[in-house]
Amino acid sequence: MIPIITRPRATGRVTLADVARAAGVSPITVSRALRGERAVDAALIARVQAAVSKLGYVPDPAARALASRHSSHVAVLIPMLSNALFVDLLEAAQHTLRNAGYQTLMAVTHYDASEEEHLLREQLLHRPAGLMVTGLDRSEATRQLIAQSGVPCVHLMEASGSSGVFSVGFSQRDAGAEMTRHLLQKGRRRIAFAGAQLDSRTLQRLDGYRQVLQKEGLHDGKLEWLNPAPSSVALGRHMFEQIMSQQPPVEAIFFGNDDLAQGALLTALRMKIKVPQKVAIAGFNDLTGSDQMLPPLTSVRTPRSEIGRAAAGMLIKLMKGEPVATPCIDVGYRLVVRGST
Amino acid sequence: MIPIITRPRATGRVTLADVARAAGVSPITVSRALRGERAVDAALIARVQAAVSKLGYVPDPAARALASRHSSHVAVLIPMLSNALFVDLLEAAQHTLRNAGYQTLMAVTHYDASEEEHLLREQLLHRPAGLMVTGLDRSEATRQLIAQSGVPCVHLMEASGSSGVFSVGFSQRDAGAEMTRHLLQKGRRRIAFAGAQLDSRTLQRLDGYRQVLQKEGLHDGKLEWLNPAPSSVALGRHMFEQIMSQQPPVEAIFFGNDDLAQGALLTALRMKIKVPQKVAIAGFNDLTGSDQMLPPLTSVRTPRSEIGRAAAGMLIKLMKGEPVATPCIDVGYRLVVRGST
DNA sequence: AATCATATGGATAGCGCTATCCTAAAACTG
DNA sequence: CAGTTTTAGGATAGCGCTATCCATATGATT
Repeated sequence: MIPIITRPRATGRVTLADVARAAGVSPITVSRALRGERAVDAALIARVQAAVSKLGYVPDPAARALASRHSSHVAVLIPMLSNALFVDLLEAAQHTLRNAGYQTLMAVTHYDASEEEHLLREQLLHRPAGLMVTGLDRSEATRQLIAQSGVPCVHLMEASGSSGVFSVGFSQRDAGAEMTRHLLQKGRRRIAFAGAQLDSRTLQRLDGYRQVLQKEGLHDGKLEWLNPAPSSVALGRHMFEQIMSQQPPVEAIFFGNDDLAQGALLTALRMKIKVPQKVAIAGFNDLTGSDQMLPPLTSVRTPRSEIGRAAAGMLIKLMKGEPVATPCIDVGYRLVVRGST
Repeated sequence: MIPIITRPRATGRVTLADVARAAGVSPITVSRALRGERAVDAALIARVQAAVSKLGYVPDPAARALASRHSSHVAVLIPMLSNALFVDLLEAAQHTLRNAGYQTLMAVTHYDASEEEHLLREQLLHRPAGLMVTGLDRSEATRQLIAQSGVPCVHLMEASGSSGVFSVGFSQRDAGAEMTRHLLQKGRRRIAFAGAQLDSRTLQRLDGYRQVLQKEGLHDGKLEWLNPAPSSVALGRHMFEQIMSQQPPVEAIFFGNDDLAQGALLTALRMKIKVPQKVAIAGFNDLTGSDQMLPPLTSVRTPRSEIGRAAAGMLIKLMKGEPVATPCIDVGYRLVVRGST
């Protein structure tokens, strides 16, 4: 049987072949014209474009993925959605990626290294075009998985000097140090650090805090309060109550995340402890509502939307095989001093 | 040329054909054995399973999608990630879907009907196996798009009686009415409603509020404060200041979302307005931190994780073509009375 | 003028899987 | 027990696109 020339597709979908027919060129030329993958005569491109819009053609992502062995998916691994920080990061990244034609596949690791590995394996089966992961600290197995997959990967939230690693973030250690210096400058000596979750970024902030206090001879391990539970307003209250019962009293508390500090501020109000007179309170990340607290919370504004955007931009370049100017973008941070210190 | 029998795949991937060869059956039998799509002899299934685990075979989602014309993706459209409500919803749904082998594609509509339509169009190109959308209120075009696509769809957050629509949620109107009744019961007469965003769920709560007050002859349009801006702590402060400057003074304020109410409580503290003595304050959704406020916030606990789970479960059944017992699941809500009322 | 490099279009052959139809054997009918 | 229905395996033919090789035309080079 000789096949009928213009057999309509069984699925009813407008295919690349339909466009090719309408434009009077071969399918591969349409493919190339649309992807800009190889030089195509300007006149042909115009004809193809015309046929595309006339027929309302849209490429099938599944067919593309199968033929090219790359999907248009970008897998984004973040630790947690309950921290607004990562929500902002994700939204900014997703927006940028979508404009470039990529789909975002979000996965939540719950700060668990083995869950991260598991999720990553799963995602790699979908042949993502790119990868975004949070932080630089991960299991060796996961690291190898990323390297072996050959999928371009950008690391979020930390700025890494090491070569071959693409990252967008800032120095958590420096930010921790700067906040500690701010508290010193305000005349505080007994400065506590209260961290939850104990992920690597919190520990780096702690490190910055330690370095500054050690240099001043003011460091004291008893002033470090670390709780592996997830950061929350309720935990902040609990930690604040604990810390305030300590003798001699602390003069300032640097919380590893704003929600902890918010919990502390509310508890101080409840306990009628004057902030910052009796104890100064500082947070980290400048989450929504921190400026509305009583007193408004001193914090470190972390440019998470900018990180998301910049990381997505970098990843897009990597996925397209374009050169990346700086593999490590440091977007910095900004100390926001308000009434609580 | 006679093709070589065991030609290794160019891509290095272990394919279904490899498994078929190892198990001594045809590829289609492997496909069927793995999907359970048709009766296959138990002995063959065992042989296939053995070959699968020996070779470490994993199906290629892109090839599956192309051949079956259905991806394993579920598109989830939510209005906003900055409201913790939707984050909880999303996480619960994603978890359930992942366990059933589906990938979640999240898209944020920003409460914009045309953006929702646009995103939906985009998602449908990816031939999702299922759809989850927030609420029942959408443009006619979007509604038709969903219907015509033939993709199973579950509606979140509202319980609908209308047939042919699958939904998991609760009656926003009843919840709004119940909170209003609670405030009445506390002896309040001049009860204000303060809503932001003005999405359909907020308006339904407002409707419940109106119905109750009208029945008591206490309804007054001047007591309704509606602001189309997104809900936030800062906006709550602003609205509270406005409302409190009104004469005669209101005796209670029912905020459409907890972050507004939190902003109001903080502002009351700042302005030294006693809550609930001078004015009672109530919220909605019982977001994290509301129980930590000063005084703790009275709110309506909405079982969003449960909604996410139940909706995902329902969608899984629909995608598999299994019958669904109840097309409309009402998970209810719970009034949580705390110190602020 | 012969040689080579570059640019641009097309033919061919899959990517890895499933829908669909077909066949043969087994399990029912009355 | 012949005739019908059901069950379970397989052959075939794509799904819609792109990688790869090939062919031709054009310009650059000696």
